[in-house]
Order: sequence, then structure tokens, then C-alpha cells
Amino acid sequence: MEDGTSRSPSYCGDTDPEHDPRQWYTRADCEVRQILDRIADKWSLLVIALLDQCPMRFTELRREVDGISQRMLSKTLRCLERDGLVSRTVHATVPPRVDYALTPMGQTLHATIRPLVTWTEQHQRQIAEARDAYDRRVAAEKEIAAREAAERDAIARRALAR
Amino acid sequence: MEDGTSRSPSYCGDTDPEHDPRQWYTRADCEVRQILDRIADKWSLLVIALLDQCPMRFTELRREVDGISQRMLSKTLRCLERDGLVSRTVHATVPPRVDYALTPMGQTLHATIRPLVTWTEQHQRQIAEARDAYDRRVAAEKEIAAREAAERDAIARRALAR
DNA sequence: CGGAATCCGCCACGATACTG
DNA sequence: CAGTATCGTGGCGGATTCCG
Repeated sequence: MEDGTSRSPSYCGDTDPEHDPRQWYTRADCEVRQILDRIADKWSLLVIALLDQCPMRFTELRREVDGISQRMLSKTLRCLERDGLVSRTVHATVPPRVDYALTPMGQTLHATIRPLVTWTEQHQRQIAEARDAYDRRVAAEKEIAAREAAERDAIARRALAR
Repeated sequence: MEDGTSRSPSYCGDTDPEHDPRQWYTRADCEVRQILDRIADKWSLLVIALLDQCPMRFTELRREVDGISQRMLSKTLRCLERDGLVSRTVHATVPPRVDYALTPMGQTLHATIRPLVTWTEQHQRQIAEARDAYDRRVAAEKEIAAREAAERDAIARRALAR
């Protein structure tokens, strides 16, 4: 570790310099990875999508998300606010009212994410099929392995009995 | 929970029906969420990006990723293979050789992800600034709160001394 | 070389209770 | 209503060992 000198063990050559992965997600401490981790977390994306439709209050979000705890919603919102993706406006009324909304940057992020969601929708069937096929294949291989093991066992048993 | 009837507490109206978030990531058991979680995990995206450049062997990937354990690389690859995003070819040689490559579907996924990475690169400075500003604001508020607490404390002390 | 199996520490998350 | 504080736990991921 920490060995920044052992580079390019088998560098493939025809890489578009504009999109070289080594530039961004290769190192765990890279900032891009951090941001990716944030939007990838369990709830952020969902909250962003909802807020992109219209600003919402805390409890509205809570009801809408279905499954999120107040703790996680609170944490998620504060993270997004800290990153400048969500704005938080407090109305000094009784009872208190707090509105959350997407900032312009948050909106551009959501726009960027949408194609990914579309991709997922379009391929979810194909992925499900791939999973089924894989599982069947693995099960079959396991079956064979078990059979062979039993065979070897029988042979060993006969050798001992002699 | 399990209460599917309590819908639309404050539905905002002007939603594009083609892109209604409620359709996909609202429910935790939604398949889209599962797939999103997969590509969002710690290593998958990185492996995909590397394999999109050229097929690689297990150990090559291990060296390239820098920080991944054999266990995680193995798990990640099997997951991706199961989802049909990565293909695994075993060469019956000594020593054994296993090549991993992106399937066509895997390639389309990576193509879909790239804009997101670009977005992140373009906004990472802005995000860093937002974080700094937020942290400073919070620190300042904490300072004020501490000062007020000390003031109240002093008042209470004087009242008791009387 | 390319894994699988086991053990284990850590922390992310959920449930609960309390505050302003 | 809009949160924070505290505690308990499951699961992820790392280190290590063994196998084909």
C-alpha cells in the first residue's frame, strides 16, 4: 500500500485520455469517489428525486419515502445540505415549518442521474434473467461436484475394506 | 408499514408521468433500487471502468484497484458476472488463467455512468466550497450557543448567591 | 494463480426516547 | 412539527488461512 510508484502493470494503450479511470476512481481517497458514495447511499438519491418535483417539508418527505427512519432522513438531509445540493429554509412559525428544496446544482445532479435510472429500468429484466441463469449454472455445478465427491468416497471406502 | 393505501399525502401535481419517482425508487424492495445499490457499492463501478478499457486477469485487477482485498474483488466479480455485466473465461493452462471482460450490457452501463462521473468532476470544487461554508456556519452557531449557555449559567449563579 | 472459507472488528442503520 | 441523543445489532469488509 501507499506504493504510488508501481503503476501501469499492463497498460492497454488505446485509452481516451479524457476518460481515464485512473484519474478518478482508482484511489479510495479520491474526492470523486466520496461524492459518488454519497449519491449512491441508501436514501440520498430518493430524496433528491422527490425534491426535484417540488419542495417538501420534513414530515412530508418522511411519509413519502416509506421505510426511512427520522434519524436517516435527518442525516441524509443534512449531508445533502452540506454538499450544497439541498437548501433548508426555516419559517419562524408555530408550529415550526422547515422546507427543503433542491438547489440548482442539485437539479443538475438529478438530471445527470436520470439516464442511469432509465438504463436500469430498461435492463432489469435482462439482469433478472442473467441472475437466474447464473444461479442455475452454479446449482448444476454444485450437483456435479457433490456426485464426484460421493464417487471418490465410495472408491476410498472399497480400498479400505479390502 | 406495509400500508400501501396511504398514498399521495401532498401530491404536487405537475409531475411528468414518464419520470415519476414513485414508480421506481420509492419502495425499498423495488428492483431498480437493488441494481442501483449494486453499481453504487464500494468497488463495482471501479472494476467496470477498468474492464471497459480492456479485459484483465484477476491479479491485474487486484494490482490496479489498489486497496481492494482479494475477497472483495472476488465477490464483486461474481456479483457482476451473475448480473450479466461481466464475463469470466477460464483458460485451462498451468498456472491457471482467468480473464474478465465487460459484456455488451456492461459496456452500455458504463457509458450511462460516465456523465455522472463527469458531473462529479465538474462540481467537486463547488461541493468542497459548500462543505467548507456549511462547516464554518455550524461552528459559528455552536460558538453562539456556547456563549448563551455561559450567560445563562452566570445569571443562575448570581441568583443562587443572593 | 485464482479463488473459497473462517474469524472478527467496526460502524451504519434502525428503534426508542427525549427536546425546543 | 422537526429534529437530536443514546443504545443495540446485522452486515460489510479486511486479514488470514487453506485448496485446486
